Amino acid sequence: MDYGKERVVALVDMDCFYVQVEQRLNPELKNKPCVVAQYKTWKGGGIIAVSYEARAHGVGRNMWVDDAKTLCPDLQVARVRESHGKADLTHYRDASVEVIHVMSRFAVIERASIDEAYMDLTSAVQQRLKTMAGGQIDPKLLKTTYIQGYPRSSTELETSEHRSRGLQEWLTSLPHNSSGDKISPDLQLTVGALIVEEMRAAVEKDTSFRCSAGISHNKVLAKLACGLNKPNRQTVLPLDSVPELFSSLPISKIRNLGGKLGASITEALGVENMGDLTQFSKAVLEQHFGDKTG
DNA sequence: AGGACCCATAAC
DNA sequence: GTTATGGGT
Repeated sequence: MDYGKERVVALVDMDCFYVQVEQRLNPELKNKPCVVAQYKTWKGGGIIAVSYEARAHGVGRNMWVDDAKTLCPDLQVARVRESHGKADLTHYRDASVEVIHVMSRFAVIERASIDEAYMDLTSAVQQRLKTMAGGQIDPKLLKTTYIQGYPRSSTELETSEHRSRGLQEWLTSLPHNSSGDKISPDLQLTVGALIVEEMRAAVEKDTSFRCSAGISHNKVLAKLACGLNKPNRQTVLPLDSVPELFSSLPISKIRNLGGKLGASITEALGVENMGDLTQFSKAVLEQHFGDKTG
């Protein structure tokens, strides 16, 4: 009876947020390999955010600036403000509030961190569906949307052409929204994606900040989906595409399973990926890992 | 020489 | 209830 498909949930994640905040403040940093670092004294300071241009050179978080400069000699470095000898993130918190205010025009927001927010779009989707005649959706309204698992046939590498073909195939396979019928979960996700496209456009217009998003039926899947196409893109993860995605997905990629719990699962059950893990019953998982965790 | 901070859950 | 621990940004 469609258990697990009742809600439409999105996770929005700002792309290299601290970098974007510094780039808005100093436009010369835009479109350049750029990092935000704190504490200058030790090896040039620790990197806490990395632009995608810098990532292409192999620069990552938790690197020292001195090490990153050998990978990327023309790296631009913005510094976190310091007050009383400590890193002061007030600046980024204020920017976060700006973003939350824009997003709150579209749905109730659950702030998950300084640069991430979850939202339950279920009721917003229902409302939108009422105002939509026929239920046909123009792919031009989903310019930055990927449908995970589509197109179903091709295995070619990821291209923008590949994206739009997958979207086309998805949209044409959607059932029509005739009144009286139960609305399909897939259509609900698609309308959710429509709303998130609008929300992300508003965030960029009003704050200049870009972000990525995942749209699915729960928080874990939305978070997973968000990471599939970054930056500045959004991904719909339909439940039917989950088994294939899970079949080769390391357990550590799932939120909250990146640490000791994930390692204990691998050890206790002898499984490496999520596809294998889903073969175990809830009773078995509870027996191993306790009531709540199981 | 990762630290500061936030959140959820477990343990007491 | 408070504290401790783990996971994450």
